[in-house]
Amino acid sequence: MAKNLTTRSEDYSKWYNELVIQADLAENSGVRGCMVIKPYGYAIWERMQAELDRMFKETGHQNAYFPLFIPKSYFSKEASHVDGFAKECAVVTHYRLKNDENGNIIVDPDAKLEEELIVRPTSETIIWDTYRKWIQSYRDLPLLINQWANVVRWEMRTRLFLRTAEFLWQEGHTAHATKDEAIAEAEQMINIYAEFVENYMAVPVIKGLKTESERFAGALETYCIESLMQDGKALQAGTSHFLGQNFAKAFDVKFTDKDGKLDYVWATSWGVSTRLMGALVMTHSDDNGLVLPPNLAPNQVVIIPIYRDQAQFEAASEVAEKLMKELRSKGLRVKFDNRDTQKPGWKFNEYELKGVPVRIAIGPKDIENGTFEIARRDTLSKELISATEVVDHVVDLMDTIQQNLYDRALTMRIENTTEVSSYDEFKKVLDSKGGFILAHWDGTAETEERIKNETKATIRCIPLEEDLMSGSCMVTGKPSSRKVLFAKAY
RNA sequence: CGGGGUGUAGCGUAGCCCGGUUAUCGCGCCUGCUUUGGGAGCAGGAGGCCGCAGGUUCGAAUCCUGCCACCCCGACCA
Repeated sequence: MAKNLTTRSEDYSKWYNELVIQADLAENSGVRGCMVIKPYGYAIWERMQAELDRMFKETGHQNAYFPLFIPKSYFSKEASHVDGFAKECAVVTHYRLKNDENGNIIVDPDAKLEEELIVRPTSETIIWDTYRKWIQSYRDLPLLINQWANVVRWEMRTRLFLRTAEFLWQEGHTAHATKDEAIAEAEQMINIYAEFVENYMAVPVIKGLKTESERFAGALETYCIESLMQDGKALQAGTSHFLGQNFAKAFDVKFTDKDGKLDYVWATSWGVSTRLMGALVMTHSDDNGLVLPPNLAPNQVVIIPIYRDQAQFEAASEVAEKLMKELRSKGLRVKFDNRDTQKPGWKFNEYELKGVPVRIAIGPKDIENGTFEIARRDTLSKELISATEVVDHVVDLMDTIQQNLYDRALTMRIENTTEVSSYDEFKKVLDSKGGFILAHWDGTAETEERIKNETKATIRCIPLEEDLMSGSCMVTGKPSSRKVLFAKAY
């Protein structure tokens, strides 16, 4: 238990790892940089999938699946993409094992592939190679497809949830007849991500554009949502890319428009990953464990019976079953933990660790008095509620807790966002307080690089909703039209 | 790939410098009784190729060599 570590301590990474393990979300698998997502962690991921998938389908997208292996040659078709992605990849070179003279299993040297296969780090290339066959006419557009999949990036340094060698994600890949329509799609998807992260995860985000150097390899524009963790470091929660005609040209995807003219299609891609789990942990958790927002929690309510003997157990169970039924009829996800193998105090701690928003205890006293003990995970407060009001009260609590978590995180972000006017001030804030820093920047990659090298802070984004206010770059003094958002990032 | 560190029971660890009875302690696990409104108490029990392979020695968890794995700090990144 991480009780002696604070959420702002320098030992945050230890706190985070311990918390993840204690809360039973995931663990290191022993396979380099890969994680095992445990059942409780996966249940949260499934909640994320369910809500995102619904939002994608409501905006006209369909799911499909493309191969895990991508021929190496596909990568060389899009020049800037190869620079960004052809480096840190797992490569399949052989297709057979055999026994050597000592009985050891070895790779059969005779089974060498003529062309190596890359384990997808992202699927743009194989998907666009497929789209060429699917698109001939404007009538085939727009093509709005999403894939739920795993991808592999051979990262040098890995970190549970935030940067694993293999991770789960969804990647949307769309094709459009016009540039404007593709840009609108990219913007729509970043808005959907923001809506999901804010309304379901209760994590406030800042929408913005990436600078050219931080942009996705092959994209003309990258939209992103950035969030601030409790330790003052930023985390990129999702990205949506306007890819222009780069991939269409690389993979020769042309269509005939209404006027009979041949043109390349316009593309977008967008994705969020199991990294969102990390954002969830690092935004809301406290030293008692995970704190889950009701809209996302696999179990929103847990009911715990308290009893001395079989008769009391049966009495508590009867009341609990009835309450569970009523709460479920209101659409809540409720669990009745009637295990006899753990004591109530043990269960209280267990569900606190797992972040269940509301806990209801039912014991002999409650049955006698017609009350329930209702405990909130976000505030750790407890109150007695009468049986006649309990259902409405718990239903209301869902919204109350959801809102409270969001407000708390937003307040934290506002308090840890600083506007600075000089580079000295910038460095001072970065060292003492951390968090987001808004400052003027001259728009050049050189200055951006210099700031990164000198302070380790990067431009997280050029905020979309920031007021335009001209000034001069804090480093070079050259003119700047707006402030941009800096932070040290995960 | 550079720099640092660690491998001892399911988990966390002591012992290693300075070699010597049956490898320490805590959590967890199993059995029994008492307990149950905030991680219970007592008693008993099971569980170890001390990362792997060589070497030195009468004797190695401990010393030497090589290898492997993992963690942390850099470069890379959702």
